[in-house]
Amino acid sequence: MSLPEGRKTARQRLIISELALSPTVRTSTLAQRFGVSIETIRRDIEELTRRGIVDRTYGGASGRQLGTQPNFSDRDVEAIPERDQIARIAASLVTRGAVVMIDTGSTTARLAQVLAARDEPMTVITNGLPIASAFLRTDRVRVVVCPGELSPREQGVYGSETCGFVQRFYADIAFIGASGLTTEGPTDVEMEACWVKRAMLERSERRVLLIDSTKFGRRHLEVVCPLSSLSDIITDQGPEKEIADRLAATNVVLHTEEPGYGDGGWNYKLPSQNADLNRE
Amino acid sequence: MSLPEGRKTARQRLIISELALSPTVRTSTLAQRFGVSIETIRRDIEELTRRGIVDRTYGGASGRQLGTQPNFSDRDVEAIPERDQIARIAASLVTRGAVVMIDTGSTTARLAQVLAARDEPMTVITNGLPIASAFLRTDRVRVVVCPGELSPREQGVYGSETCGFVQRFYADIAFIGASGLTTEGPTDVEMEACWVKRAMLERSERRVLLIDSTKFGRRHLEVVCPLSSLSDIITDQGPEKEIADRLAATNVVLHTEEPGYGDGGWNYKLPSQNADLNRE
DNA sequence: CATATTATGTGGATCATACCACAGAACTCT
DNA sequence: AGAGTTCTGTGGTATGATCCACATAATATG
Repeated sequence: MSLPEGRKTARQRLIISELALSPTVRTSTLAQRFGVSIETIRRDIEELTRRGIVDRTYGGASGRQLGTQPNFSDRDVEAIPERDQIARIAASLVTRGAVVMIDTGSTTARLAQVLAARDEPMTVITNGLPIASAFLRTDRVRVVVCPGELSPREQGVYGSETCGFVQRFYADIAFIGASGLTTEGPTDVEMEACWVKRAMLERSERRVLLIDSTKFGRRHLEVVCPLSSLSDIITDQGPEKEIADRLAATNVVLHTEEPGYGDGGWNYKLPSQNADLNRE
Repeated sequence: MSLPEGRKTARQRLIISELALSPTVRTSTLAQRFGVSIETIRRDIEELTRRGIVDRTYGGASGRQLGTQPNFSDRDVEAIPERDQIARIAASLVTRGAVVMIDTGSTTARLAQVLAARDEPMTVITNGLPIASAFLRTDRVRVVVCPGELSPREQGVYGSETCGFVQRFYADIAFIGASGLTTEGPTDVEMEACWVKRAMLERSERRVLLIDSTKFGRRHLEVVCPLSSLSDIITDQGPEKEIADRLAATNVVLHTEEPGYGDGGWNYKLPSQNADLNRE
């Protein structure tokens, strides 16, 4: 053996390259192909998963989600399952053919992915580059991009151009994000971004805030709007009593449950809030 | 609300949208989330697999070939070295602090990469998502995004919104792409895209066409503008005599080598503007 | 060379999923 | 409303996968 490369390393390399071709691989198949025991492959996959290179699945492994841009680098990866749940709930509020405004942000970007996968007729008005990009593969979705100055931090545009543009439209539903939520309302760090959010809220019938529970109680530079300006808040778990009370007093609907199927009709409530140790 | 959508259809739609978020899903997880039996989910997945929408895996399903973007990425990989050379030449025309309009397209996207790597003070006005995204990691570049309707094919926006917006500005230099070049001028397949290009040309001091040599002679739906409306054409190798003569007659500068001009294709000396940083 | 370290294989208990057939439920259509 | 079709759940069994502990092989290390 003149190979300077250990058999283990070579095997793992092959596993990775196999995943470049097919979205998933099976432990048993690999074991047979490499002529090693299943247990060995399992340990390989376990190691690669620990190193974050592949994702482990039940019978094998899958390539790591490269579908989305590795943007929002800092905190975007933090609460993925929670954000996905929020995105699913949010998507269930969107009816066929609706006009939807979507603020830029990492959570709203997940929503865009879900909506894009549905590829139903609808119109999306957005100031977020990742949101617009998510719809590049769709046929039936009409996407209107707002003008403005690009903010690398927000990965979207803002400014008076943006606000003025948004105000020319009227939407059925608006989805905004925020970096904090207090009893006064959603808060954000970026003044200009707040103005865009406000413009979207003003011009939409239904006004939905997407926010994960890690942001409860955080107060930032500026309050976007009073709680009463919202019609819905979607989050992964209920906020503390103080905020919840305030919401109840102002007719804001709080969504924390996964959507059942069918938006208008029956919401299937799940027996348990699933806790989902989903290793994928 | 009263959509004639069966539970089964709704469920399958949710499965698909779930696969937009995560590369794989598990039968058991879905069954629990939807409150149906595992067997039902298995039948859903089986059907979706038969229809070619998802791939069945051992414990569930995985998304089908989500690796590549359909339209633009295919073309984007085609003539990479040529496009990079074009992009480097183009970048050398951009002076510090300039106001630059950049049309959407795969070649102009490479230009954006080069400019973004330089990260010098300048203002970019663009209708292309990949162009805007390229500047997300820069500090000193001010990026203005045009409004308009998103075209998946062009990966950018167009429409009267876009044109009207562009016409409000005045730039030092504009870079446009095209899908063909004839003696009449650059041609393109997309009517709306042509209008945006024209608007950019009208509002810029210097008007530069980026086009690789594979597109010479191709005539498409519409002529963007006469050759004489351009001030520069940047390409990888000189066009046939007919076009070259026409260019010479109309004062259009043809760039095929890095400024400084050499022959033999080897001297890629970079100008003072130092495009050396272009590869990260 | 002996010894530590790392890699790999084996067997069995446990759990998850696949598969099949049938029955009841829900829906469709006249 | 009734008959036919489609959809869904249940139970049982077979198969495959996980996990664990330990043994053995391969490789490094002094």
